[in-house]
Amino acid sequence: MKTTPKLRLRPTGLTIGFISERTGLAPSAIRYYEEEGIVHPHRTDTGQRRFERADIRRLSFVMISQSLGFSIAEIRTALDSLPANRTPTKADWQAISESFRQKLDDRISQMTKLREQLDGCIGCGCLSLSNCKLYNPDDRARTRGTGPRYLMGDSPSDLGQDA
Amino acid sequence: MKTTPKLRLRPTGLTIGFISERTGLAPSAIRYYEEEGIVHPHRTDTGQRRFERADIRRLSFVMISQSLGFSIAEIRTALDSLPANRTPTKADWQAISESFRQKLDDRISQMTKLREQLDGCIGCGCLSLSNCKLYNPDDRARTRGTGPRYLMGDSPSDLGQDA
DNA sequence: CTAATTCCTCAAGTTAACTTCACTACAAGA
DNA sequence: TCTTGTAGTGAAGTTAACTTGAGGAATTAG
Repeated sequence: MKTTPKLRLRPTGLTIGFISERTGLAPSAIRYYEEEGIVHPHRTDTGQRRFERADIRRLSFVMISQSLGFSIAEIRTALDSLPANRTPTKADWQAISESFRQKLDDRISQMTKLREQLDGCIGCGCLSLSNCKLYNPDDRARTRGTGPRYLMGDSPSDLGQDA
Repeated sequence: MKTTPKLRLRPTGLTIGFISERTGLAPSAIRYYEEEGIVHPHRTDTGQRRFERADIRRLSFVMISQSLGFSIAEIRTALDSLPANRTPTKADWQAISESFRQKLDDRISQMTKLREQLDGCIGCGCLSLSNCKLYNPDDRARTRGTGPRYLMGDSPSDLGQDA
């Protein structure tokens, strides 16, 4: 507490290098996140970025969320719910956490459902699309009106025997 | 059973257009899958692709697997375990299914674990990387020896108060 | 036999999430 | 002050999984 440990932490704010060390993110990634609106560092009069301590938390949240499978867009949306005028409190973060937890629950149960049908559906004949529960009903069902599609092969009455 | 319903199904094999209709995949996607070694149609003397009925099943498997989050590379690897000399049997498919089911189980339990720690870790101070269980320990832990990283912000004794 | 389809190939474009590069500009310290 | 070391910018490259487009050949319908 004499003069200062490293200027990079001092009056103006935290440098990108410091943030990079603390989060493990490459400076290029951090700049990218700024472009994506995930962090909003201010600039010195000479144009260098200066971050706040709270940005470390933001960026850590990004890393964690990504490892949970969320996209940058989703993460930005979540972060946008944090207050802009004051440093987010524990309660602010918990609200985000709760929302993500909900989404995760949904994904997990969705995956679980699909997994449970995997055996039966792949193992069996699984002839018609409309019967195949594994075929995601939302994604691409009835994309065209070309007639019935048969997932997993062989329609019942197409050509008698297999080719 | 007179002359033929559609030439595209007849002697030489199934055309890409037919496969496209049946699976819902764009021809461009099917060609891409060929490049990626997921299907191996033979060619007519004039160079057109001819598929087998079993390819519909292969491609359906690809679609299902993708919706479960598997990459083309993983899917190709799985499909490579199918016999090349004969049409895969139900048992062949079940073996693949079993292996994918296992991987899914792993992913689900991993996600579940992370989700359970989400609340606590984001909500709390979660100061040091080494204490933060949410921070994927395999991915990027100790990338540099630059000293301890602090996830989710503020290290205990860095600068007294918040910036 | 024509005309309309369908198919082929190859190159380039697309989105996400970044990295790498080339150059320039500031900042920190001996 | 002079020299590193960091920063900054903008453009282009990277991987995955495809799509789009250009230009040409086969097939199928009438």
